Amino acid sequence: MSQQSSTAPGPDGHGDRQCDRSGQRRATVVDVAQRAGVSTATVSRVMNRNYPVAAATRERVEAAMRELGYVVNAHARALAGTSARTVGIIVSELIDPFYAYIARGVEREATDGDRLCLVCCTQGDPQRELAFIELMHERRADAVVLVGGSVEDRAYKAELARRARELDAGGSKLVLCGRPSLGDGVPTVGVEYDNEGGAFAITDHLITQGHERILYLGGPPGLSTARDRLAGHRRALELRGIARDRELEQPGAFSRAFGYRRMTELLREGLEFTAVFAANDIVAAGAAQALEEAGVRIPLDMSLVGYDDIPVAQDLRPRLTTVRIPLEEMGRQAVRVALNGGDEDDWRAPTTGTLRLGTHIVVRESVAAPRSTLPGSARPRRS
Amino acid sequence: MSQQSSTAPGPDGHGDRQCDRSGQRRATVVDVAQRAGVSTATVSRVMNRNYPVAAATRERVEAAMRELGYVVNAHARALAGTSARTVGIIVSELIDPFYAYIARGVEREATDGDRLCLVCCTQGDPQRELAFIELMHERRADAVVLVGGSVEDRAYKAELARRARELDAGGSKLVLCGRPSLGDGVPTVGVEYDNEGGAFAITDHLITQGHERILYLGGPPGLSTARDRLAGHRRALELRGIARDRELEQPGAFSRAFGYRRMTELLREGLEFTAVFAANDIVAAGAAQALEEAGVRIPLDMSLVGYDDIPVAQDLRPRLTTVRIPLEEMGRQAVRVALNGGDEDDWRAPTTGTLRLGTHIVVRESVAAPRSTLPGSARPRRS
DNA sequence: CTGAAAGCGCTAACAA
DNA sequence: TTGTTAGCGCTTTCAG
Repeated sequence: MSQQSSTAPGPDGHGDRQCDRSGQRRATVVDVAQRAGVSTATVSRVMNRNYPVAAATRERVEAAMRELGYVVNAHARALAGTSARTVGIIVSELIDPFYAYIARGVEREATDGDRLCLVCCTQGDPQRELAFIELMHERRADAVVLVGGSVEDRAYKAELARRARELDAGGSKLVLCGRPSLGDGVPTVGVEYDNEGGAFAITDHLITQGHERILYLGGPPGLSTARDRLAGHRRALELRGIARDRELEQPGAFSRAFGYRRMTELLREGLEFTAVFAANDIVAAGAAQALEEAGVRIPLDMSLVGYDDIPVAQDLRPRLTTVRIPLEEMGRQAVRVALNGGDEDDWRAPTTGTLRLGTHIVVRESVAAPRSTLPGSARPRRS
Repeated sequence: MSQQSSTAPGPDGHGDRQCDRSGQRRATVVDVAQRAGVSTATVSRVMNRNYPVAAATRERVEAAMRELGYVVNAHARALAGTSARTVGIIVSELIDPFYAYIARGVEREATDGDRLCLVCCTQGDPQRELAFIELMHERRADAVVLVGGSVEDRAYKAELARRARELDAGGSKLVLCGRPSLGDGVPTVGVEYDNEGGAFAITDHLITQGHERILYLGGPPGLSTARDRLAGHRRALELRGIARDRELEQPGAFSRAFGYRRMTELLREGLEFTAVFAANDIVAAGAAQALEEAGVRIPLDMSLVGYDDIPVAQDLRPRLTTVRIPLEEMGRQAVRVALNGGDEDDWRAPTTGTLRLGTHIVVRESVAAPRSTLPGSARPRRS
């Protein structure tokens, strides 16, 4: 306990406001106004530069602000009516380049629009996601960007829809970035990329090189992102008249560990295939390691492709042929679309609009024609 | 132009508050209180669970909140006295794993403490950094974490000190995470890692393997981080009685491109050395590529080490021996230290405290004894 | 061009 | 256990 046990403002009532532990209460508009000999309205006006103020007055006010070390209170400002100038972004993991690039786009676009960015990581937990949306709503974020694939759960989607409506009612927008819409009735905006098309294109690329037995590896079956990639893969197979083989579809985590482990197992089991389509570059990196350790050479003995085109694709040897997604651009568009959706002039602008960006394959060195069409050619050397 | 040219709230004045574009004004405590037949104070109490409320009352209030789709206004709350429950983090680049891992630590610790995280990227521009600190101060962040090396500019440091004082006066803290203190007079807290020590250790490791001509590559001379690493390197050399060779110190950007380019040039010029200490793993990756293209084998013809131990260190072949920094832990400690620094019970707690975490080398496969002690052994094959 | 005053939505004494 | 009420710091009509 300190010597002065009372926590009240002091025996002198509330007249003296200079006394504080830091010796100096934070300056407010009132202080600035007093010091400059003007009203608070004028102080506000010089800060916001939205009304004419005499040059002399302005200078006095600015001097006062400087001398007092005045820093506006964004909360008071937000309360008083202006927007909070904040956009929220929710990702599952910041250190995953897929999310990091999108986050970068969001952050830059936000900054360019004079806004600050609230960032949350769900670590893949849908419940956290919901909670974070709520928290951002409390902060009156101008937009909340939800990034990446989502689980296909009805109850969860219903909750999401509720949050979307709440946000919308308050003038904010929920942005679905790289995930499917919640349905026509739900007021959200979306930015997608041609996920299915990219998968189609790269599988087709493999087929064109002569591959028929293509292993599809990784991608959580419950995740929308993974589902679409697999769909594109299947469509390409079908279109080229290649029968689907259940053994060649090996979904799993979007992780390096999964790619490594499953590939190792498959190689050991002797499953036959001449090419691998990893559901993303991370999985591809794991698969590449397994291949390397098994003595299978890429692309000589085995072709390998990934998805996303994150930096690791260029770090691998050989460099990975993969599908490029305009990650950063998606982030930028996410906030743009959310902030212009509520345009003043078109009163009845469609509240649910989805922007769709293209994907394309990036050909590097991890694909070649199959060594031979004879089965078994891709088998690892037995030690 | 729309049909209605007036932007005023409408002909009906401001009496009616139910009329809005979204058809429904946001619910407030007053609405909830009315609906539940209680006072706003009670509503506040059920939200904050910090005062006893009769179970029945509580239920009525909660029902009302649900029915109205009530979401507290964090700004009003912050204005009314409670903290904004926000911590800010400023990094130069989110997609750089070094920063991303620290950011992850900050985000997690913030979340664990029921706070949200404001994130800004300076892209290496000190002016932006200053501006962002200000913006976070306006938002009344409980702490502002500044991550990574800083430029050694006097005017800039003075500005930083001013901001630190302002923040401190308002009860917040500026946290220097992985960068040097601003001096004793300035109220900041810090979390560092043993940067110099790590560099010393890994250079010593190289020397122990028999290397004497070690190339130090990358690291902007003006950046504190780079300065300390070079210092550690020199100290190890000196301690082992190896004369410093100016040609072997090749500072530069912390980038893959620099590592690649400079290494290519050096190899072409025929500079003699048997090992490379890249100022960070990214530079090492670039150097590795240059080495590979020149036909120089790692570690047979040349040893290579990096710094940071980010994922790329494990993706390289051979895997990179490097210095591990407790990145995520630094982020966590940054917010912990900031939030406990202002403890109530020790009135005169040192306002400037620095926590120092250790580093250690991670030995992988990129180092071997030099092939021969004869000069020229590391030369690339001429094409 | 400037001032007075009414809130914005919430919390926290203080009183009951 | 609950209600009353006075702000928190800023913006914004509405009047000079």
